[in-house]
Amino acid sequence: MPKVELSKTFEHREVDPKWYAFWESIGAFRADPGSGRPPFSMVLPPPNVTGWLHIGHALNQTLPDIVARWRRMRGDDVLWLPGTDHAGIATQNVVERHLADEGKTRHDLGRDAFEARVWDWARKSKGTIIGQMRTLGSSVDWSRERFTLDEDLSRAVRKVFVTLYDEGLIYRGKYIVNWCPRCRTALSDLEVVHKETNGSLYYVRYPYAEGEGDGYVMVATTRPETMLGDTAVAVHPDDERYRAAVGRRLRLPILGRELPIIADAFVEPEFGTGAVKVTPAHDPNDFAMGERHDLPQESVIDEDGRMTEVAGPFAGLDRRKARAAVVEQLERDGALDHTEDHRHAVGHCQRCGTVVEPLVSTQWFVRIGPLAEPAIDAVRTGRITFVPENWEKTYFEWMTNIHDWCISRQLWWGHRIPAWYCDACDRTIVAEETPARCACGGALRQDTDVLDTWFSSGLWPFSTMGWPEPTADLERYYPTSVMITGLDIIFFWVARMIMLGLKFGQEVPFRKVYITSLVRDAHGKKMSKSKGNVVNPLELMDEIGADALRFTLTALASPGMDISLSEGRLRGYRQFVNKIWNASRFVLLQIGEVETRPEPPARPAALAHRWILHRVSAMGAEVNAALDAFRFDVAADRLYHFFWHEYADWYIELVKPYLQSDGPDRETAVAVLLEVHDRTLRLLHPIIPFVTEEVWQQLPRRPADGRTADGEHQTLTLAAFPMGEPAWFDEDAVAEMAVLQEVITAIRTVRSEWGVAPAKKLVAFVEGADAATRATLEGSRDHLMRLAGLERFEFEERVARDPETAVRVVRGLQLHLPLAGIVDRQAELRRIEKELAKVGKQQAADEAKLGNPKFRERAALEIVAETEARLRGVTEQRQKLETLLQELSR
RNA sequence: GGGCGGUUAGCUCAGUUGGUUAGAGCACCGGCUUUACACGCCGGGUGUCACAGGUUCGAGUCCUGUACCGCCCA
Repeated sequence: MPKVELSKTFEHREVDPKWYAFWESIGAFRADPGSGRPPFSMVLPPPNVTGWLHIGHALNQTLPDIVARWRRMRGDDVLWLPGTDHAGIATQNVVERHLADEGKTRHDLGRDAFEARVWDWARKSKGTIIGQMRTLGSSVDWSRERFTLDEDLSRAVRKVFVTLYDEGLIYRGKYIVNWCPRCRTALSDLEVVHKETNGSLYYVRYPYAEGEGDGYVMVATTRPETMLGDTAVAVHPDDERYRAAVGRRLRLPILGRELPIIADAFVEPEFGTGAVKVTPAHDPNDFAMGERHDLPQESVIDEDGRMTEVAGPFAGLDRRKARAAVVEQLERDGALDHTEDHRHAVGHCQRCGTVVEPLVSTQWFVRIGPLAEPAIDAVRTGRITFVPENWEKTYFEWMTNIHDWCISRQLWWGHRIPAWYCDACDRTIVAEETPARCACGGALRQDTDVLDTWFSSGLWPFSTMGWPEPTADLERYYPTSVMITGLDIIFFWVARMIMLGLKFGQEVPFRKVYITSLVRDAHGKKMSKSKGNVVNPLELMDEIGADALRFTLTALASPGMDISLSEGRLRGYRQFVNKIWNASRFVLLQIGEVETRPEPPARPAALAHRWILHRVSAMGAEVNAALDAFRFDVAADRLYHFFWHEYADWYIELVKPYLQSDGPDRETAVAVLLEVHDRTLRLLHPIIPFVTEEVWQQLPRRPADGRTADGEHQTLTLAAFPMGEPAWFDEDAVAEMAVLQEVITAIRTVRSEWGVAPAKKLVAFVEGADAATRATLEGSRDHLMRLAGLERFEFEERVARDPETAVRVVRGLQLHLPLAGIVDRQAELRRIEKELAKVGKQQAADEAKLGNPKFRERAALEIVAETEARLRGVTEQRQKLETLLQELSR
């Protein structure tokens, strides 16, 4: 008798939290460097402390959790290291938005008070995230949790900065950068998102400066307001139209400044008029051109997006208003020729959506070339492999076209740049520790900027393990075994980890990168707050349980494909979890007083036992292979099918009579049932840890199963993961079982088609069974009769043809089911004809194939043999159906 | 503009290296209180594998092109 009342449905709300707390309390997830077991390590992509985890995080934690739990059960010493990322600009923006609700800006608070406020937010957010991870079941080692702003991680950041600076790989300079006027900070190229936007192309006449009124050059521009900062007009050197113009001078409309006409191969002759204005201070391409031609830079837009004094009459105007004003003025002056509609990509701030303004400012950069080269090499030589493989191409593409990385941000939240400036002697000091004063004795002030968040995230795989100290963790767990993360941060994060890992960790940061896909809504649409289709994982888990969500995400995670979170799938897999629960209830209710899980007999006699032992063993091999290949979806799919449609639908039904009997049959049945159930729970546990642990804890176990190191507790989380069991290999059982299943199904189909009441017992006569088939069916006679609802089951040499009998041909044997008063002979005949047509089609196809000499010549031997065998079967089937049809039609 | 991916049942998706009659979940139809489960059981199969060519004995699978959808980069 079970000790507890078992409800008919799995109550995840009560069960799930209990087991997570248990696992934590017994240290089940703690890495154990002294264990002597092979190490297996991963670091969790640290979620931002901007708020809470979304459904994409649920996927990005479920998959590594499956790996972690699987490797742990395989006996590895697993380190899965969790933590969070301070996410400089993103978090600062979130807090600023909250301040805005109070009618304040960060400047009202001042830097220190603002930072304190962000810390409060970060702490709250971290708490939320950790709670979500526990709900999801992520088996991370909380004792090693890290935050990118932790003191030791910050030390690593300073060390890396200083080292790169000393080696000349970090420099400070005045360059054009992407500037967000709302965030008032520089951004890296990656933080700018390009959006197709409807704009206009303005055609403006720039008159020649020499010789009054003797013509003009027409330039086309999408940003007329920046013309105020023009310092040249450029044409392509091979452009015949302008050959004579190169070297002459133009007069800039409105401001009247003189501009040279230069020739530069960068200009596209096909664009606009083939002549473009050059604004080095407000366009990255023009900036480069300006460098090549030594052009002056005229900054006409400031850091707030307003026109500067240089813009003359437009000074102080917002850049949007300035555009309209400039266009108006050009029209008045007759300088605007015409405008055209024009669609083009406009850069927006990734975090706040503001149109990015390229402008010239003094920033810190990482010279990326020397870091990129070894990082490209690491992937090229296979020291790091991508799964799916084709992401390598994307990686190479970006890495070979990479630009220097702007790492300074004009934010208050993040790692302060470890550079100090001396006002007295103009010296710059870069150091890990805060210097007291300058060598010249002058006072120092630290750079007010902070570092790009990804600069610290890039160190995550080793900074979290204590680098630069030579810690035991670093020694043992770096490089990590695999990195599982989303495709959206391949460049932001994965690439930078590889570069910095190679540089400072002396080794690749991970050996494999599994790229997860995007989770979309039920109709394949990207989730977004504005669309209102965002799925909150906590709400979803409250509704259907963490296991159901995990199983759904896993089953849908086919490599390289986005996941549409379909409601039907979610519901279906919740029902699967419930099915596991109920099958387990059945086992618990049937086994009686068993303290220890017994050993099943080596070779049980009954077909059902032989078959299920073979199948569960095969599942072990299959699931291991699938997980090894990161085919989480395959593992989930196979387990689903096995559990429901083999184990529950057939084995449990077959085993019921044994369980109701007494003596050795029952003993064997209990032993096999428990063994198979136990193994199946183990196989399922990495994907659905909660329901499996709940059930496993109630089942009888062996003393050594899943023991904690201190021997105090047993947990499925630490139980050995099943592999294939060669001793249980039994292909005969599979073949015999297939015969049994087909015969039973055929009889059930007849019953269903003729509407035979479930309680009504039928008689079945079998004609034409060969010896082997007969032996199989004879051996399972009781099962057959019970599951097909028969009162008699007889083998006959020849069964009398009776018009009121339903007949089916299965596996070369005829099944006769007398159904006097029920069956309609004509309908039966039509059915046989239909089947005959189908079989005939197959027969014709196979005959055509085998009749083709080229097929025999070129197809693989086993394919030919297979086809021949199939043709024999189909031909036999057809003959039998034909004979039957004739006999019945008489 | 360059690159990548997709198009298979009403919906969401599998389909490994080409080789039976293309599968699963959900939905659907018919029948069931068979005491583990109605979140269930039994039975049913829904298709011009986007389109057009090609390679091959054989193509959902490989090649070329077209259309549409999506993503990334510029």
